[in-house]
Amino acid sequence: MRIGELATKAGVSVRALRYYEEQGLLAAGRSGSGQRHYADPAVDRVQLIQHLYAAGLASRTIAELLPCVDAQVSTPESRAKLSAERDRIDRQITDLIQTRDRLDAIIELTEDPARSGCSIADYAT
Amino acid sequence: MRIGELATKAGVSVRALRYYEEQGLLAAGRSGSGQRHYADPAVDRVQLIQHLYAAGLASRTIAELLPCVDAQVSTPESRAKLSAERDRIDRQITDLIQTRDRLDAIIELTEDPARSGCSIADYAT
DNA sequence: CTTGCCTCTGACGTCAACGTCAGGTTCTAG
DNA sequence: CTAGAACCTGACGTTGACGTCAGAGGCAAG
Repeated sequence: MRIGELATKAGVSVRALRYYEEQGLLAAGRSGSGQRHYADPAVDRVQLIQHLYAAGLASRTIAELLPCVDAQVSTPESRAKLSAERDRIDRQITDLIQTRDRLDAIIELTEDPARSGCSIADYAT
Repeated sequence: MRIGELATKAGVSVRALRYYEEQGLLAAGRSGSGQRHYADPAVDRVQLIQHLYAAGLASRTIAELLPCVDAQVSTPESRAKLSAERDRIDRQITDLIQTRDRLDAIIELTEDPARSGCSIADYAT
């Protein structure tokens, strides 16, 4: 498939796909005229990349992790990287849960007409 | 307290605090000479702001939400905003859990010496 | 009083993940 | 064969949350 089709199937922009290639995240075959060509598994890969971006990983980090995924080689370093990022995401999840619960509490408070102190003026002196 | 102390206590930079004020997220009192002055609750507020940033909210969004928190007024719009962001965070959490589990699966695969297909060349044609 | 640290207001710099535009080529439907 | 869509390679633009630097004033200690 060509780049436009992959973009549609994966739900990203053509520009993003070229960027991924530039960052070494996604290899592409080339036709004689220089057009990029992808196989079907590329769709999943792009979505994995997107999820990793959404999890706050930078291109460089993803570029370090993907070879482990591809080769399924398990050097101590690769396992360490994977685990480290996994744990980072885990912490991020617990943080988000806290923030969500915090918001929930605030929502309950604002829904409850029983108001108790705390105005914006309390933060300055 | 002055800005440096608040920065230390809240674990952010002085620049960040000035930025928050600029964005209307954090009010500050002023001494005669123009120096910013904060009360103790500002520490918590800064940390709340940080958590909201970490949850992917933009300054403008936070600026829209904080008045609801402060005033604890509950107009239909404010409740809608709060709930919308809460739900966004909720979706983000489930996405992150998926990504984490995905990473876990990958880690298991790389730890398991039983290798099964799928090389980097599979993505290009 | 002066030394050194803190603070002030601009204002420009940064970085990442693309968006967008220019100018040209390639593919495909009719 | 031709129009129009899709693709190519640069290369500059954008956005948000600050970093950083310049130049000047404020504040507690010795």
